[in-house]
Amino acid sequence: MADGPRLPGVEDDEDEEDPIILHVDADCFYAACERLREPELEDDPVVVGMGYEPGETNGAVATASYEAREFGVESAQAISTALERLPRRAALNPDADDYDPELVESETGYYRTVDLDYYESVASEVQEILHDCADVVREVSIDEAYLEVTDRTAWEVADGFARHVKDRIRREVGIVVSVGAAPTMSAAKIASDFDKPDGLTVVRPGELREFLAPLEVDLLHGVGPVTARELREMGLETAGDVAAADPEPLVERFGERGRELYDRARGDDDRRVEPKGDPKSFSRESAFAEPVSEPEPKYEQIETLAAAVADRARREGALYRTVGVKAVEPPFEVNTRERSLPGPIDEPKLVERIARELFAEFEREPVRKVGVRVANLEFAAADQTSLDGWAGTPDTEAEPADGTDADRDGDPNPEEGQSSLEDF
DNA sequence: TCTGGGGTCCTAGGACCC
DNA sequence: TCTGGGGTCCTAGGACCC
Repeated sequence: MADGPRLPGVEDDEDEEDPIILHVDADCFYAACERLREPELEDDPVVVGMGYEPGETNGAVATASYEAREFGVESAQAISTALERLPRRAALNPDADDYDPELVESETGYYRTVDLDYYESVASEVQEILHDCADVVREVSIDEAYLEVTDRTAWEVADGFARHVKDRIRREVGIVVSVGAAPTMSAAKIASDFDKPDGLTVVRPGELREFLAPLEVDLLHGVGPVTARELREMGLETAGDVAAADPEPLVERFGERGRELYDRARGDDDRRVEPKGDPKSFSRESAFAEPVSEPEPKYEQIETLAAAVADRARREGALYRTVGVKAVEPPFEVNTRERSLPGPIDEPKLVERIARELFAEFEREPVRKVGVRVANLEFAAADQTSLDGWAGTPDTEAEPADGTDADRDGDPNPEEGQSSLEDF
């Protein structure tokens, strides 16, 4: 890479200063938020998830604190497994014969229900600090962001700068984050993960290859269980193996992703930090306690979800042109159906009707989960921040027909699925 | 690891157009 | 009437991420 002295007039070096990119990643963010408002939870195992209340049977762990992980609780784990490994403290009865306070103290944990609204309020405090510390910020998720800080610091003092970001977040919000600094986004991401929790890892341009080389392939972003297994079958265990391999077989096997994999393993990544654009889709889904074969409960869910999705789109000021449904059949077969409309709309009743129609195919099948989605979003017309003075957008020719409104869909006309589209 | 919820991106085949 | 080649859109599925 571009370390070492640099000759004047050498081409390709013009503006090719290695960028300094930070990846900031909160540690066990949901659990940390719960501790923020309940400091008593500080040193005890905390599991944040859904479905652990009596009577509920399915749900999953969203975040487990490090103390909870000691018991084998992991995120995405079935909540029933988590409860087996780490019983819920509040669920034990102090009057029971076998109640042993010391055992309860050492072998149980606190369970809390996901409260996204609260976590988002905490996240926005963190984001404010991040924007203060960087020229460009890309929020990847509620607890993760990339920062472009090339003009704010220098490689020699990058660790001090990263320390400063960490300290501010801890002091001003009370949240612990791990930070990775590197000349590429992909390496910064890996670096933030390198020394978790409370980590700080700086990978300087000249150290990129040697930093990546020993890492297992599945630590590369975009390599999941399937790709990792295939790579191992090809004899590629580490990023260094991939970096040294012939890229052709990788491209043949994985297409464009293969090329990307090869590049990332070698530390080649041209992407610059860019602010996140508008969302591409909104969806809601929900699982039944057990597979449902009768049509009615499923259609009821579909309608509820359709209403929720349409409401979300309206609140966000989005028009949608595609409506889709999802039906998951046991054991875990995911089916999706979607339909695109001639033009963008904002019509909850139509979402509901199309969702019902698309779902009809599964009405008598056993289904464990259903979902509704809208996509092909357009924000232009409803962009809150844009003032008048803009001419109408070019794609408004397909006005939602008024005829689609209200009572029209009151009739449960299962006969003719096509009719609804003719409203356009 | 017996499976929650909300997203993104890629691929591949078919329709359709020129 | 057997048939080239390029481009775009749509749909379904899959891998992956948090």
